[in-house]
Amino acid sequence: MSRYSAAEIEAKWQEAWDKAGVFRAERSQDKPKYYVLEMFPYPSGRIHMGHVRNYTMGDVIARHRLATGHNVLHPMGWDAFGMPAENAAMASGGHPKDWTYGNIADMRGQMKPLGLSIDWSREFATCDPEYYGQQQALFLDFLEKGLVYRKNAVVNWDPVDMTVLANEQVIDGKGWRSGAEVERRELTQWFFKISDFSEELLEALGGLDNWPAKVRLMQENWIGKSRGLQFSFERTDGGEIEVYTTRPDTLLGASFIGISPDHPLAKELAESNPDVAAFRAECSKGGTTEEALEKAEKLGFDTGLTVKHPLDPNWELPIWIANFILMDYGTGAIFGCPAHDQRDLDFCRKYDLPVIDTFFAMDDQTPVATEAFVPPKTDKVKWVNHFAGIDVATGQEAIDATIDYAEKQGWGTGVTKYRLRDWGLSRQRYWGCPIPVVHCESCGVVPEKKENLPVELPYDEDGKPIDFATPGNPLDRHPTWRDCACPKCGAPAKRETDTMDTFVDSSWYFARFTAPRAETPTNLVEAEYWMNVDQYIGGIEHAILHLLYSRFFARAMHICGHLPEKAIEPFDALFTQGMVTHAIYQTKDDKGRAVYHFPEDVEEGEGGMRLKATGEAVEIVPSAKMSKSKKNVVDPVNIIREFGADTARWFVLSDSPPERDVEWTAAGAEAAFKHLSRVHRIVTEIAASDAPANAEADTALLREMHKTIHDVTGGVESFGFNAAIAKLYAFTNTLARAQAGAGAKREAAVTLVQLMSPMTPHLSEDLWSTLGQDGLVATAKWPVADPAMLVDDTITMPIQINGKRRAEIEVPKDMDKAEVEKAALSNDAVIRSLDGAQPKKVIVVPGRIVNVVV
RNA sequence: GCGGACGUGAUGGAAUGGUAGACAUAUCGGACUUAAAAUCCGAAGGCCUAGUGCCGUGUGGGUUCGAGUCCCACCGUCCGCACCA
Repeated sequence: MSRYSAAEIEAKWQEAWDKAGVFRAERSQDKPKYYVLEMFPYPSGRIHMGHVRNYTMGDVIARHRLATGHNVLHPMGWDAFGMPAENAAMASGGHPKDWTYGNIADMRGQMKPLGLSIDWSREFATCDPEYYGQQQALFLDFLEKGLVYRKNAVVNWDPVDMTVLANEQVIDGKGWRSGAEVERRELTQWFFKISDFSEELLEALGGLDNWPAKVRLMQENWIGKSRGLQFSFERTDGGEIEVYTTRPDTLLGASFIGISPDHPLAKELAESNPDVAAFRAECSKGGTTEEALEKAEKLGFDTGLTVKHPLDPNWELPIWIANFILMDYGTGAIFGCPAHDQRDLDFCRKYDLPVIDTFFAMDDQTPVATEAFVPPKTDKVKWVNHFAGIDVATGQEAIDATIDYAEKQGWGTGVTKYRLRDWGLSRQRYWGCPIPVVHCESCGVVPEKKENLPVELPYDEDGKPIDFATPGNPLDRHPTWRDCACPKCGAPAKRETDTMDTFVDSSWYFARFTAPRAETPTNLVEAEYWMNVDQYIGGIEHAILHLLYSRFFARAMHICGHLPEKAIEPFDALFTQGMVTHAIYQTKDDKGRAVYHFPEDVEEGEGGMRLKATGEAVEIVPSAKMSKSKKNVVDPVNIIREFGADTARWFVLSDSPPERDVEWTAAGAEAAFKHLSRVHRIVTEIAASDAPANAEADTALLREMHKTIHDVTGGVESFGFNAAIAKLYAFTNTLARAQAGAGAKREAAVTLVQLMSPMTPHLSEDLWSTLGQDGLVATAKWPVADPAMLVDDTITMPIQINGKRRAEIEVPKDMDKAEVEKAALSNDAVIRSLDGAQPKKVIVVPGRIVNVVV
């Protein structure tokens, strides 16, 4: 096979782009701007196929926009703070900073050969003091505007290592290093007031037309707006307990009051009652994730206290402390209605509490036993007793009616609540952006002065290396960094040693890219010009947190004057791409445990895949997300070395729709390379051809060319990359077989090369030059399809009889409905099935189909 | 547990509610070659009674002239759950 030399071509054209500065983005009023952004990478040290896929998609968009006359901004940076750097320092010595910058250099070196159309002059890492110093300035502005505050919150506490653990470091309720049972512990921490924006963030989702519906829905559910009833139960021993419920219509089925173990009453009782204290301690075991809390066994403790039912003062309900009630949501207290809520029912059965199922009536009502009764959405439920007046109502109407009822009687209020909690940003870790405040004994919490920013992370401890091996935050024990003067009174004070959540770093980097060297967080002129991000691309795993935090940050930055109002929704269009997967190759060791093998250590052998080294048969486990632990990874660097970047780019786009996972296969990569080689050969031959014109074949080829322009352009513009590539395969076949003359073939080849250029920019550039075209294909004007060439003169229409395809007819493209119907009815198959009778109905969809109903 | 998505040949997948399986992989056959590789040409969802026949897009129902596509229920797989990035 004539193998084209990817390595040679790719280096050559990357240099040419560089020299011409084609990807340098500068403000210009001549062209419409277009900002393409892919979620920036964490510098783990190696790029992986997921990066290749993500950045190739963005690159296709960026290059297409460049060719359609846009002023394109396509930047790249590094999400560089985070735990892995500290873990690396802990495991093998070294410094997180050196590790991170070393990784960035490595990854930049691996990424550049991909030939991405990136303006590298805008590159930054979030761990650059120039970046995080501006982030500290943002923090101070937020503080001034009341967008940040301090409160207590629970963290995972490892009682052996005496340190806070990330959720990821809690495995089955135990610390990852110590193996000790994790406890929940309260700490005072900094919070962003994102909950102030709940309604706005929810409301504005409606305007995000170019976001996937599923992401909007997930954010909507995450914000979790609900309307419910808030009221107080009077305690029989005095005092009251305030509850919030979204199901006030079930109040007559209440059989207990449940309060959170963190509820003030529970805490108060614990002080005098050791059993309550013990129960609270029991509840504090395990991690803090909602998943862990929800899945934990439901535990209850009877306080012995009671309350009066608001609708019947003689009706007393017991107060229980229950581990499944969150202090963070509502009032931290609920009433339990076992007849209507499965969790409450399970709880009541476990602790032998009454189940009341006589306050509603259904036609076919059966007593509640082990399954709670959830009224079907469409069915009418009849409420009885006090709510009898509400009468027949569907779910939401009943809820609204009972809220009205309570408000009229004056014992409750309709309240709107949100599930969204404030965003805790404090992290008890070294490798993050220091929170720029100082704790002073006399002045309290004092913001650092802006002129003292950045509050820079200390690299060492006064000349000695920082000890990262000891668990906990080294900043806490740093001898001099921690001690400072109070910015207000000058007295000795202590710096805040918590650093910021890395989500903060990634919540505004898109804005910083518009003016990466500005002396303030942003430059309003640049932000006004470049914002918003026209197309944002990244993984679905960021559907909620990163995107919601960024939306909040954009609003907060606008309030502080760092972004124009139009940028409060920073991402005009969002696309969430799927993962790159690979089959897992495994054998078993002598204890029957799985042993994983890298794809390059396995080869096709007798009866299946075998280990290259030993010839041992290998079991193939179906495709899963590429991960080092399963060794089912393919290093893009090796693929680029073997086939070139264009092959890698072509393959990750070709085999699956971009929102879905794509399985990397050696055969697929090989096939992609073969195809690119074929295009190289075909086009090179055409460039040298002088075949005479052939009117009929020329027209047929050019028609196909215009259809291809139309379909590929549509595919590129709507993230139908795989379909666009399929069309390019088909057109390549057409071109290879066409009997057309050299002129038409050259025109078609130029177009093919150009349509391929966003995906395979180097090969296209090379063939563009082979075909004698001027300039760079990267900056050449994108071809436009001629509408007149898109429609054939005659079309084939299938004829259905009763919805089943039975025949087809050839008709002129413009034939009107009546004539098509006539033609269809004179078709043999139709005449046969009509058997002399009149059709009941004939449906003609012009240009599509005819359906005869007999 | 809660929230969200996905499910089509051997495989990846295509299909504004309108001819299901485009395009590609793997497979098989042919051409070229001393041979192989490469390349080119072609076949191919399943079933049978071989008819322009029947069945067929996870399962079961529904809406429609017409459903892979819309609705309901179920099964399976995957993602997120607030300190992983």
